[in-house]
Amino acid sequence: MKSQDDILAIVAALKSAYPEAICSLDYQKDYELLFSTRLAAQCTDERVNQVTPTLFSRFPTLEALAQADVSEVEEIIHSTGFFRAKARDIVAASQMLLEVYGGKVPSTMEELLKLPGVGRKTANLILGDIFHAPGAVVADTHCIRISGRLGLTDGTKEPPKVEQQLRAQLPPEESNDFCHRLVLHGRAVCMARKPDCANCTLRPWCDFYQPQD
DNA sequence: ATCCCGAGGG
DNA sequence: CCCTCTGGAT
Repeated sequence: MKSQDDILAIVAALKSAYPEAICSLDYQKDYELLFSTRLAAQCTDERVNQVTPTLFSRFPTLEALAQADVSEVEEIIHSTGFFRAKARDIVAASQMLLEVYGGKVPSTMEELLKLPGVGRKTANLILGDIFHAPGAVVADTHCIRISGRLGLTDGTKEPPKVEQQLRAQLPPEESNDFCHRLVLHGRAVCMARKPDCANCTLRPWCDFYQPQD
């Protein structure tokens, strides 16, 4: 594992390389981030952003989404993949948000996980970006891969373990932005197939760095 | 063939 | 732990 100094150095290097820790999903309302994140399962954010303007203008309110014809939602979101489950979840979650939570996105992990189609990744993103909860760790595919390569985790790919191990090391007020920056770094430099180690600002602390790449 | 800011079920 | 759900890009 890393020393606390290494952790802080990695946090600082990422902050310097990616000054704004932004979510690349486009959204206006809280529930739009929730559903955009559901759509982002095994799909690029870029493609999600191509369908959500159509989805959220065709069904501009939570009430409209709750009453939407699932097959029409399926058509709109088809290109994001897993479209049957995603469409079913979006309509069902809209109904639950209205009926159980008064139309407001809940602010606790426990309640978020009760919503259909909301798992730990989506819940943590909401907690971090909407409610600014300290200690939120979004263990998505980029976070899991890069944390493993760096040696911040023991190599597990199980999201709850990655969450736990990162949360134990990161300053709580930094964890959410840190995860956003890992995503940006995962796209630009530390790609899954062919990581660009030569141009990586994190290589002084990375267990994975191999000069021949 | 592998990957993309996953979730749910066995 | 495993598997399935699905389309698009590389």
